Amino acid sequence: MINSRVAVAVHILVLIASKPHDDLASEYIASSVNTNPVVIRRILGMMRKAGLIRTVAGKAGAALTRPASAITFLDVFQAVEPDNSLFAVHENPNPQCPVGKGILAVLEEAFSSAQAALEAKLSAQTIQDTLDRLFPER
Amino acid sequence: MINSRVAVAVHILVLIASKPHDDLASEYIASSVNTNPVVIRRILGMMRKAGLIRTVAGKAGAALTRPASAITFLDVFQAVEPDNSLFAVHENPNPQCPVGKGILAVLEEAFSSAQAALEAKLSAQTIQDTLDRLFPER
DNA sequence: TTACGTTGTAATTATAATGGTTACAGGAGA
DNA sequence: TCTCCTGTAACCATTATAATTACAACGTAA
Repeated sequence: MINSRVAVAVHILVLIASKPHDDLASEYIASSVNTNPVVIRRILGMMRKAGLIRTVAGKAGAALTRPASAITFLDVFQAVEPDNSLFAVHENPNPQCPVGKGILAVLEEAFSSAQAALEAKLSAQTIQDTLDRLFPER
Repeated sequence: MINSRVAVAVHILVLIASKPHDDLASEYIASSVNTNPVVIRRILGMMRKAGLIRTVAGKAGAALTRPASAITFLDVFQAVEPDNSLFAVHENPNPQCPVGKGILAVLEEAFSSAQAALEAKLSAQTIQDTLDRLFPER
């Protein structure tokens, strides 16, 4: 199972996008997510490095670097998930065995096409979509 | 990252389907995969419980319960991956917060549509396809 | 029947990822 | 200055994974 950082990161971005004021401290975000402020700051750091948000050290508040409609779940996924392969494969299958010799290449091709399908769906979901579903009345 | 059991399980099924020997012992499979025989027997057990293969205690060899063209990567994935949710979500977001209150429902919907896309691709790949790519000359 | 090889499975260990926590240096702003 | 905040290192507990040892139960050949 993929870790909950993706879910938490989306939660954070939705909070940032839905708050007009700039006083969104990690402590407040943590109380909404129900975790520790350091966990939040860690994920904020990953998203900052990925260029999704801007923060100022010492100053509460984070801002999106682009419209919520231009931040996709795939952007978030890649920001908080360092692995670029979704499926692990076993190391060093036996090259003396005809199956062992070629299996990894075939597996990697199959897995990457499946991963591409997942990523296509993730890139079709934006933070703005999430906001709209959360608050349809607005 | 998803564990390597899926990759190993496909490797095993391809070995069975390609029948290099009549009596495919876990020891032999392990030498092709490059791991321990118990790891192989554990995965064989999961696939047996999922109805993909048949084995006899005490007797070397495993057999597919249906044609290799009727066993998909999704069947394998579900056999060796007990979680039915691909993405984890954080537990107990704050219901007092408007975002915390509704975020999980929205996230789960988004994640499950992405997972469905992945599974659709996985179900379009069979063990026979893998065999054909591995040995195109046959 | 016995002997031997094999499966099925429990138990143990090592390693790594994850998430929670404490601690603290340093920035921002009143 | 004083206070709140961020960024980050360090540490811990929990869990998943994979490797490994051990052994009871089973199948087959003799």
